[in-house]
Amino acid sequence: MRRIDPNNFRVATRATPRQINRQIALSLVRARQPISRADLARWMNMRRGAVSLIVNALIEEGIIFEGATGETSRGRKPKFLFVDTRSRCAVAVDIRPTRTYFMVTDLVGRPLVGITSFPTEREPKRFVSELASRIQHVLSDHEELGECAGVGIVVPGMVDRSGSRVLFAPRLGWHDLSLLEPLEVALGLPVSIENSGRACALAQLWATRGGSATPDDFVFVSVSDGLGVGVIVKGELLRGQHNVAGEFGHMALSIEGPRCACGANGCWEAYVSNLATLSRYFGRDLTEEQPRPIEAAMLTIDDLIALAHSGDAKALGALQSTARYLGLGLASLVNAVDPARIYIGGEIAAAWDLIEVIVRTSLKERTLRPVGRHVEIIVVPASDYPRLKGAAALVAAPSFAAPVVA
Amino acid sequence: MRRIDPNNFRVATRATPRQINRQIALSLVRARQPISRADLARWMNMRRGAVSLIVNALIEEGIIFEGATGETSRGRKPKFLFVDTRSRCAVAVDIRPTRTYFMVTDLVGRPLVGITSFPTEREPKRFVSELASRIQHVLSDHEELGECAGVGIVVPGMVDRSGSRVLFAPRLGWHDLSLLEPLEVALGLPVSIENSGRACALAQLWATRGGSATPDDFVFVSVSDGLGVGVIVKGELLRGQHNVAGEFGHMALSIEGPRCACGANGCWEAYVSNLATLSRYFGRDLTEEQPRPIEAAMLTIDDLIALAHSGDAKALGALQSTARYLGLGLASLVNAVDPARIYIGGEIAAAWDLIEVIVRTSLKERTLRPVGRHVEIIVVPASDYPRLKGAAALVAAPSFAAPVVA
DNA sequence: TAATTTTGTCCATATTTGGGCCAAATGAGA
DNA sequence: TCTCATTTGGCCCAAATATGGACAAAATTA
Repeated sequence: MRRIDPNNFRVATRATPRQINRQIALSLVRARQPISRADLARWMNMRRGAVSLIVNALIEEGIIFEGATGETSRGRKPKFLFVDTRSRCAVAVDIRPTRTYFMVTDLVGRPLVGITSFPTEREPKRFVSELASRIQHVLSDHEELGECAGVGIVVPGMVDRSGSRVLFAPRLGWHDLSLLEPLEVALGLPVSIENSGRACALAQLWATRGGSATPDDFVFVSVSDGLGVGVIVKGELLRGQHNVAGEFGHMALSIEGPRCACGANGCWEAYVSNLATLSRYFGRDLTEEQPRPIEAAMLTIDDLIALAHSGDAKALGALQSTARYLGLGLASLVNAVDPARIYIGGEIAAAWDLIEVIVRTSLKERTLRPVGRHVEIIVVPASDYPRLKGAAALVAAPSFAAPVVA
Repeated sequence: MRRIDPNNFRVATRATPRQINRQIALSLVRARQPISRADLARWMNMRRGAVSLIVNALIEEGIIFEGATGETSRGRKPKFLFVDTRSRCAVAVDIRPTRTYFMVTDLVGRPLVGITSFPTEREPKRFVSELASRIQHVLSDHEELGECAGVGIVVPGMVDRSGSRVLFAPRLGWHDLSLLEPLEVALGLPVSIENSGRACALAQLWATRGGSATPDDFVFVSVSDGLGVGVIVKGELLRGQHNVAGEFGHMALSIEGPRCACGANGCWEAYVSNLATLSRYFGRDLTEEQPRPIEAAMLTIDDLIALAHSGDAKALGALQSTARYLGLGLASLVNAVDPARIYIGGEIAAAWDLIEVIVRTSLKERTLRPVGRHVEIIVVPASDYPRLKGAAALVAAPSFAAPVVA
């Protein structure tokens, strides 16, 4: 039950039904490939003739293609349809405080060449030229991948509404930095930029698994240097007025709590970020130390998790405290957006076996009855590289998105 | 950029453009009435012919009607179009812990007869029969109001996804109560039920003011016995998986804070509800006392606000503490959903002159830079009866809502 | 009185879906 | 081996809708 904005609407034209059904057919081919025209028609409750018209137009445009012949028990064999992943590719880039990772994927987000990385150069101009040159090298080294449809970039910070400027990326020291335009000029390719936590949510939204369908309402919580949260509402990323919605990391857990990098006190992030966990391990507030605390350089969160796995009680205790605060914060999040599922990513995913019970217990402790206590929690391991998949989704997803009407 | 759910989509038919444009035209007539066919065509960027077809169909259906002739500087005078508010009405009901209020409105939410109220009977069967009988009396007493299109009801509690059951209304003592079906049977009219805080948001969303347009992303915070929050995202109420999204009242402000009625500690609601303010005034936790604390029976929040206005330092101090916590909680809310505007309702609206500065200061204190610090705050006085208007919107809004496509 | 402007209606046209029909391909059964 | 049923995919026509232009009616202005 959406209100039509009297100042911002789109009237339907004769071409609108075709646009709508075209996107539905394309989405179905994407989700259920390989699929025949006849099957598509059955899924869509349309005549085969109408579907054929759409499909042939999509083939004409090079969006999908006809592949192998399928099998049926009787009758003429179907010609299978696929989303075209041969002639086009996308570049996914994950900018992190210390290193920048990138890979080339096809248009449904499957990696085509392995992940490459290089140290993140913080000086914007030099960073842009280095990234552009590396991308161009990979693309020219692999001309068999076909034309590059675009570059998707995720950053640990806020991005403005147009997606062209990085408003604030504290760990990179970037303030109101125009990143899109110089990169597009340097690369000659369309570029999309998004916050990394939200991109993780996008990666899950657009993931094409076989059986289990992704729900339309879920959240992704990425526990890492910071705390990134992406909220999906009705199959769409929650953006808000300035494209900064979803910053649950800076929701209060205790207004008198420890100081957070954002300047406020007791943000959720200040309790559960990797640095918070390490601080707890060392019994000292590492966030105060600039630019980087010595301990964090010597012992990473991955090391701490390994220690906990090998029986180190202090490391386990630090993680369990984090788990408790993670669960308590998740409860506020669940009360606020009532998601069908919670994805948890970041380095802490590797410690899930150690913290799951605590997270679930403290989540239930604060979750409103009578619902919301059975939220599904899915852990996304780092080996799934959710941020890079999110970056890839930035490029590929728009062509599969629903048209805007009314 | 919405994903099309491969398991739940709607294909467009030949009739789809007409459905879409019909709803747009209807929304425009609603928002800009009185308006002529030619003006409508200009707003919609369509030919007058096509608009005439739609308009005449709407007139045929009795949804809109042709009223007075308008004025132009030259040329033929237009026939103005209006949403039909003569032949149909709606009943809006606001169930509160102590009293239940109701009124009859037209289909754009304007009151037609004054507000009536009666003590809320907590025994469900008796409540249903009393409410039904009172509604039937009013409708039969005012047959000139025309046919009743439905009854909208708001309750201080959670409602299930189908809108038929009250899952939990603590202050009424209602648990998993089927309310819709018995009322529809007793009344012979369609009934809609919604949480009151969210209904307040709906009331603002569907309000038809002259000039100032309501944004598509905003929140309504109703500070009353409890703390009701309604979140509007892209012109639509945030509902979540179980229809309980938006319970920011039970987001933590301090996990070690005072006990909340929900069982958890330090919920925002426990800091800013009317009872919390009164507790602060009396220097004693009134929430613990059951069924009702003596002080709250003797001094209402309205009395406290009057005292503060007349210079009572203790009352003012209690309100100012509430203001501070209200602002701090709003900051979490702003960080989470990045709204364009915040509406604040409830009894505390009457004290806005005393608390505005503190609310704004503490809101800024925790709001992430660089955006979100200029959120517009609009206070909705009780005299606007936002809950009743929300109840009316439950009946009227569906016929103006955008069609679901793709 | 004539010209101009504005509103609302009407008609032919292009686009798109839906239904029906047909050819091709393939396996099952006589 | 031949026939028939089944399935896929393509083609044509009818129905529905927006588009574009023409036109009458109504009112003001020169």
